[in-house]
Amino acid sequence: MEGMELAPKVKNTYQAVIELMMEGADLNSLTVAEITARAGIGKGTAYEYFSNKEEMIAGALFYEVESSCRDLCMRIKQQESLYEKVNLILVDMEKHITKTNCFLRAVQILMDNSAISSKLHEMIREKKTSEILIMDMIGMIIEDEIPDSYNMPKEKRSYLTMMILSKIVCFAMYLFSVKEEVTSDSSIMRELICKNTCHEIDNFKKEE
Amino acid sequence: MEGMELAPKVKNTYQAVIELMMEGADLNSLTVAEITARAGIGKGTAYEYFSNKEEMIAGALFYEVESSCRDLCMRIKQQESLYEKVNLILVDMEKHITKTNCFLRAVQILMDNSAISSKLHEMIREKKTSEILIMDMIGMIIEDEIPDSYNMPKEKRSYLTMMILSKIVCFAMYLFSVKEEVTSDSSIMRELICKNTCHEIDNFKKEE
Amino acid sequence: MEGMELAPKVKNTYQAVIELMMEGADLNSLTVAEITARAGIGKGTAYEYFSNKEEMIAGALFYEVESSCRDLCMRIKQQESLYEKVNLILVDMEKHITKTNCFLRAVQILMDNSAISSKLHEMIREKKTSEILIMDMIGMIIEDEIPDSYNMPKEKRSYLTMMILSKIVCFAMYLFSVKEEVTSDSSIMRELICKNTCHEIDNFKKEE
Amino acid sequence: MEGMELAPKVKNTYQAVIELMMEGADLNSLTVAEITARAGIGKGTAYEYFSNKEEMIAGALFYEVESSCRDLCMRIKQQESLYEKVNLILVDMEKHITKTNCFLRAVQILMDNSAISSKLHEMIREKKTSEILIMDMIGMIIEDEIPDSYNMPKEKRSYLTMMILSKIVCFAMYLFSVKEEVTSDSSIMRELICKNTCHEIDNFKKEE
DNA sequence: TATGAATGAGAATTCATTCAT
DNA sequence: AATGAATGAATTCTCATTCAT
Repeated sequence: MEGMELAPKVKNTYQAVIELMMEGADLNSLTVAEITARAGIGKGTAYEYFSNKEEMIAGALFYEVESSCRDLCMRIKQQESLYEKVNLILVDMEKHITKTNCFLRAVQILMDNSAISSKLHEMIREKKTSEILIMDMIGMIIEDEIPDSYNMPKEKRSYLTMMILSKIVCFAMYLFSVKEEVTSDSSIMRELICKNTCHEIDNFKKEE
Repeated sequence: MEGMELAPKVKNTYQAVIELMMEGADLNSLTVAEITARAGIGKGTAYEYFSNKEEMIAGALFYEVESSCRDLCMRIKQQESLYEKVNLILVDMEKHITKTNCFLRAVQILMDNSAISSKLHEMIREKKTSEILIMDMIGMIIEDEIPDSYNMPKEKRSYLTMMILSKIVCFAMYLFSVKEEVTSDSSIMRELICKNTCHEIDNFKKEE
Repeated sequence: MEGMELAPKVKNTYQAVIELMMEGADLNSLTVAEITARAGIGKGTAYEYFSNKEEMIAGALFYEVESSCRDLCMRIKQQESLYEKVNLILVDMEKHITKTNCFLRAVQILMDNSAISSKLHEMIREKKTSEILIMDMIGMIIEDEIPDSYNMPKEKRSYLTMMILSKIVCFAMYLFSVKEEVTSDSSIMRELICKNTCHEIDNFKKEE
Repeated sequence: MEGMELAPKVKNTYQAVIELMMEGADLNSLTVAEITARAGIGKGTAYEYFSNKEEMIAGALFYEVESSCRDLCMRIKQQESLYEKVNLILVDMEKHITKTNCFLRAVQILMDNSAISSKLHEMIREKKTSEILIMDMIGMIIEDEIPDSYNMPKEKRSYLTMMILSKIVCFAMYLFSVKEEVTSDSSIMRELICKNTCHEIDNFKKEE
């Protein structure tokens, strides 16, 4: 059952990983000792629930991204326009900087060749979720704008997806790069991105 | 001096790192023993030229990206249109998948919190190069299209830079994701990205 | 009381140890988790009956060897000749390869310095049984052949005992070494050993 | 080359294992920390010469037994009678209680199912030495007494080998069992065993 | 200058034992 | 009485770095 709750120790472990990550820890150098100390459980206990360190970290990342995405998807479905949808994603990222970071880290990890990466790929494969649900979410948005998008040539669909993804990554990178500057007003950037996404989709439709 | 040649042992070390990375090694788990063995030098010798492992890896990444960028910049200056410029970047990425990987890895490393990351950030700061020159290159392209762009509001400049960067990242991610599919024809994707970049810049100019 | 039955959980535990040993497990690396899982009882339950792991393993070994020996002793008493007695022991070892193994393992454990060894020695001391009853059995056989053997010089008695024990060990080692060869016919070996034991005892008597 | 010297750190490690064993340590519970501390080398250093703990312990055992056997074999060849040969073996065992223990432990380890056992078996297989040379030595002794013994039926040869081995094991066990008693005079036992071995060989020859 | 043998701090993982239920 | 989740001490092994040659 989807709604099945995580065992409390598992939840604590995931939380610990996310917290440590938010405090600036490098996921690749996280130690089991650190994680379990933060989770408030014994080192041995973690091994009752996970079979190795990679499973703890990849699991935390997967769980966090998956549940944020699930939640975000619901809310996107209630938005009318493309602009509002994209805006919702960006606002959400900004509000939950934690999640933003998680998302960025997950993308990052998916592209390096670490042991955590293998584990995460494996989880995605097993759960038959397309890469961390994000792609599903984008696919859904595209379908709303361009009905019948599933019959487009593969390359074109691919382009649209990548285009929207790149906007999101772009905003995430922006947030990441201005993290320390208190003065910056991200609303201008957000607006530019949303408007621009709509333009691109329009252009695309016109050309077809 | 810019043209100063690298000491041969340093060059070997950098090359070794790049080769190992290309063969699929995770940069975070590379060992000094592996690097020096591949470089054909003694473990102790490496410490005559570098003060720690991070310096070897970050140095290799920095050097590789910097020299590819320098080369690419020259060639971009000779292109007339924005379309051609963007296309040149993408073609280059595809041709030198090595460099693409280096670029992706560098971006990636810049965003995690590993020791290598700190070193790389430090190098960028010291050399006063904006993030691995890529940003400089993009800045140059923008200036060509929108003269006087240096006087635009910070947020707008930022947007344009991010927008172009996101296109490049987008293509890199695309290449990465189709790496194994032999059949895929990337020229369609490349064309779409180039055309689209031009559109966006046009729209931006119109709105001003 | 001798006839007192073992508590069922104790019996299960002993059986589990013996089974695992027969399946090729190294007694020194057996874990409590393995033993209790096989015994079908909870890990905590085992500690209601034993005070530590060594007690479980040494106990199993002791119990198994003791009960086989007790049984064997009865049957030896009914044999007339020395030849038949020795033959009975060897035939029994071969029939119950399990017990042979137990016997060999017990001898083995008695001679290493592991924690299990200490425990087993302690048990033997406490129960005032000479080394796992085997020695008692051999002493009995000698007494039958050489009445008054208890008054012989210690060294001579010791020699006779060791001589017979060494024949048994010799056969056990033989069985162990041909374990995998299907073709081997052990009856020749058995016959040789029995005949030879009789010879030796005869010689000994003549010399006195 | 047979005479090739062991690297000094390897020698120290072997010596450390043997010393610890002689001081009563259980080979299965020896730790790398203990071994290297005793050997006077760093923990990491051991791993430059051995690939795991088992290799250290099995190697020590193998080396010790092999070199004692080699030495003993030379001296046996110079003895005239069977009695003297067997006596030499027993005297040697008693004089070098270390070696006796090594021999017993090696036989013991060969019969349990520990990781050390596997390693030792593997070493024996690789070096193509029959089980630690002991069997070769016994074979040699038999051949001297019963020329043409190599053409005897397998079972009979097997019997003779086992018979002599069991005498040796018998004496080893005797020494082990009286270890603590100061008063005991082992010469009687030794004499009995030697005489008896000669008798058995004689009987065997007569029966043929 | 170049080397690689030596090192020990530190990491992951295991498992006997306890104790609250 | 029976349990098994929780634990942390202890173990093996790795690897960046040093330093004598």
